Amino acid sequence: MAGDAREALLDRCVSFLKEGGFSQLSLREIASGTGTSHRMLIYHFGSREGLLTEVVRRVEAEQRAALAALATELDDPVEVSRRFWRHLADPALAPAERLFFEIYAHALFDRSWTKSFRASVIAAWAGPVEELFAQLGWDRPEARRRARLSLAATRGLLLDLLITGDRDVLDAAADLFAQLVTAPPPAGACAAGGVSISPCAAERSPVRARGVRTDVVEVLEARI
Amino acid sequence: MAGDAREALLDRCVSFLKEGGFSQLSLREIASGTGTSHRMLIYHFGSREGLLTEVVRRVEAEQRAALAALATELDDPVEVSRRFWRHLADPALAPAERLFFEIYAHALFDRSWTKSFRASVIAAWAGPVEELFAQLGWDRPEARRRARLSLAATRGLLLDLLITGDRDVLDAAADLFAQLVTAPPPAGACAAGGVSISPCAAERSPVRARGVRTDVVEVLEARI
DNA sequence: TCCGCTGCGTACCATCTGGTACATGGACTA
DNA sequence: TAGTCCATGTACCAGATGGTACGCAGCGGA
Repeated sequence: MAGDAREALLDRCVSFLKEGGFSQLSLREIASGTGTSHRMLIYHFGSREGLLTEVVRRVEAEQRAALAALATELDDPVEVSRRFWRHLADPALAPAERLFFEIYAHALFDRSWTKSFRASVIAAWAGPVEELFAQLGWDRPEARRRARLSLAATRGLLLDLLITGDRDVLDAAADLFAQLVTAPPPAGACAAGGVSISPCAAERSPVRARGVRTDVVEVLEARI
Repeated sequence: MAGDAREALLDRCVSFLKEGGFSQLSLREIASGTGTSHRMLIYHFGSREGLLTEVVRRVEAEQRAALAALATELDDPVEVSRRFWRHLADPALAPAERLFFEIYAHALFDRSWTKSFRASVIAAWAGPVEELFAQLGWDRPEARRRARLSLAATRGLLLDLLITGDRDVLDAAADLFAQLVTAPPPAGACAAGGVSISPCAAERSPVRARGVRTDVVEVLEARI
């Protein structure tokens, strides 16, 4: 099948790059690490940049898959958050996550081959997570800021875990965050002026209704 | 003075690398970007790796300086957190922060020249911030996890800000986090079993006592 | 005055870089 | 059977790479 070899080669490249990063690797090094010649990498991807572009696309796709998995079982929100952290903290995912952050670093400097990454790295997640918070009863602006905060905290914790390996403290920290970000506000907060920090007028108990769950899953899947 | 030229050159290198990163830059490119020759970089730093090692040390030093600044005015904890975020979100700091995260990415792959970075990137901050929470009345394990969470959330928010530039949402998110992580727990939480999530038996109002403030500043400065 | 040290320029090196030219072989199609 | 297309190997290229050899100017101290 046409393009079949290319896909297989890309697979091998991505898993090879997960091991040691790509920043300091030449085409030839990548080639020999994936059992091919630099000639073939150029043939299939046009240039080193072309290869990196495709690698980035792959990593993006993996992210979207993770996002889809997140949505499969919506239950108690604290539990969703915990399960997601437990998933991310799996050591088997560490190489992929390192690669993710390496790409992120290059994206910060606007490298052209990170364009699609820049476009999706926040946007693809913020929407669905915002939806989750909205379903919990927070109004839009509040759901939005909680979503962004959750995304940031999760990635920050992951960055810490990847470099220190302090699983216990970070599990505890992730747990605490899940509680904090989903907990109802202290009594009396509704009366306070300024920005709303709680879903005062809405129902606050864990969402279990079938209808709601389906809605959220649909929202998530529509983005994939 | 001996080594004077070297320091000046290192200064120029660091500020040059903040602009566009270093991953894809050769010695010669760095040299011409800092008005010298690649011969001089080798002369002063021994090798490309040697140069990067020194650059990393510089960035670490800047981090420690930022940490020291954080400690200067301890007041209402929410206010401290806000001020710190406002400081980090300053666009003038963005280049330095991009460089920080680029180094972080390389550190994830254990590059030898990131050794000192790996050792300090979490440790240098976790201790002092833990101290802050401890002064607020949380017990040690709780202070520790709150510190790690705060560090993670801050860095995650920064990563988001650097790539999206969505200042408003992220200011709001940072604000929310400051409230959440310092707020007293919902009534009745003390009775619940398991890990303590609140300073139940301790005083909870903002720390303003002169004695306490001095203690924390000392702890922070001892690390610099 | 001579010495040694810091700082720097020029020229050079073997090796590696991304990329190209060209030939070839197998598989499917007409 | 002839033609076409995907995939691949060998060989090559000009230029860049990190690093070295060597020389030299200035300057402070003996």
